[in-house]
Amino acid sequence: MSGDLETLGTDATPDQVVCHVDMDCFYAACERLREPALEGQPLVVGMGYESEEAHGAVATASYEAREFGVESAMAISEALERLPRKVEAARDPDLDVEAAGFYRPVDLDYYGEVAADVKSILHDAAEVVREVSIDEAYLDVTDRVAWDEVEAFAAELKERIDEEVGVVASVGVAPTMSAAKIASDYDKPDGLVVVEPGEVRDFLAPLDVAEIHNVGPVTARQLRDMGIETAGDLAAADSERVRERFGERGLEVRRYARGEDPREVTPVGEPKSLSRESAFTQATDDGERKREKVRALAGDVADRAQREGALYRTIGIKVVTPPYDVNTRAESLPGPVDDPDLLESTALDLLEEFDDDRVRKLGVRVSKLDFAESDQASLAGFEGRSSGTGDGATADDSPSVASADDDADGSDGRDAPGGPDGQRSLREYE
DNA sequence: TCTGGGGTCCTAGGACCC
DNA sequence: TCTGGGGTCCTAGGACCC
Repeated sequence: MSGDLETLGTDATPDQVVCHVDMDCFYAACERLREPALEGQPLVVGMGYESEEAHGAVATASYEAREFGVESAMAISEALERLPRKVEAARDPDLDVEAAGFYRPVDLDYYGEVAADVKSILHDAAEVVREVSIDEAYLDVTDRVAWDEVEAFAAELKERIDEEVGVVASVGVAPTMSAAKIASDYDKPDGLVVVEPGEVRDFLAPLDVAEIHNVGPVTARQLRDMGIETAGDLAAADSERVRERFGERGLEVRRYARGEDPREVTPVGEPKSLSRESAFTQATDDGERKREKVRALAGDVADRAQREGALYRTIGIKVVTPPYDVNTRAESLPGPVDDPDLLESTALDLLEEFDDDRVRKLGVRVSKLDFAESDQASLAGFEGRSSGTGDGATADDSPSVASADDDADGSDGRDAPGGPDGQRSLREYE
């Protein structure tokens, strides 16, 4: 089953110059952009956080805040123990104002505006940009710059971002995506690390396995149990042994550890699912509150689907019960729809199973998305309530070619980086 | 004192079909 | 009625990433 599709290149690892650009403490950097007094101060940006409150989790901690032991994903309540708020420290004679910091709630809309400025610089610098998240992107600069010039190129890119936007990026350059990512992280903050083609494996060898892309806490622990501690150990490990224990995914990370990575930088396609979730401040078993939240979430998801022109065929919910059990339920429809009422009623039906449970968090998701052809999107948006969507199946089934050829690069057809609308991803089939 | 929110991909088992 | 095999779709959960 493996190794089917005829790979275009002969080699499993294509010949690329990949830049990975990663903003340093991006949310905190954005907050400092509009509130310069925060510069140099310990700063925590919290999700689900509101001023004066203690719930939520740390989205980003500035390096100054990290000195106090505040880490990403930590509960705000715990962060506050390590780093009290400045205002409170000023009031409380028992606290040291010097050992206190600032807390701000996440404001994604604003960060998105800043990110857009950064992204436009990136698109200016490379033909192909893969935007992985709000603060991170891969650039394929193979056709723009040779290895002996790439360091200067990256330095200039960093400088542009700093001067034109006012935030700091770390950049890693390597012949593969996975190595470039590790390189950008290697000398953070304000890092610039170039790993040339012949050096990848030696560069990776001493690193902890946990630094390899797709090795999380669980896999890292299991690898250590096997005596595999570094990327070098994993690179040298018997592939059969790795496959038996971890399956295909294990082989993939083993290849990364060896500096082998067949992925080419491509723009991200359409989303596969859309979801919204929200936590209660405190777990609740109040049925009406649960239903109310699900209705609100369903409404948000429906709005977003309409805005993005997505029809959905599967509707699901997520119910997190104490201590932290994640339950998901989903139901597929005969055909793709854009129907907010159906979305809401289906989500509420699925919720019934959890009527008696205490719930700490709820989510609503749509998947099996179908992006209507261009103008259809807005048309569908107007249909809204009318039951509509009579025909179910039909159009699908047909292999619909589409992917014809992934060569993409071969011909640099799609230049024009300017257009904000270049969404037309050829690859609608996974 | 109970961890946010938004995603992707993989696996496993069951239903169903031929 | 039983045996054998192949395939698809669906749901649920898990690991991982930012």
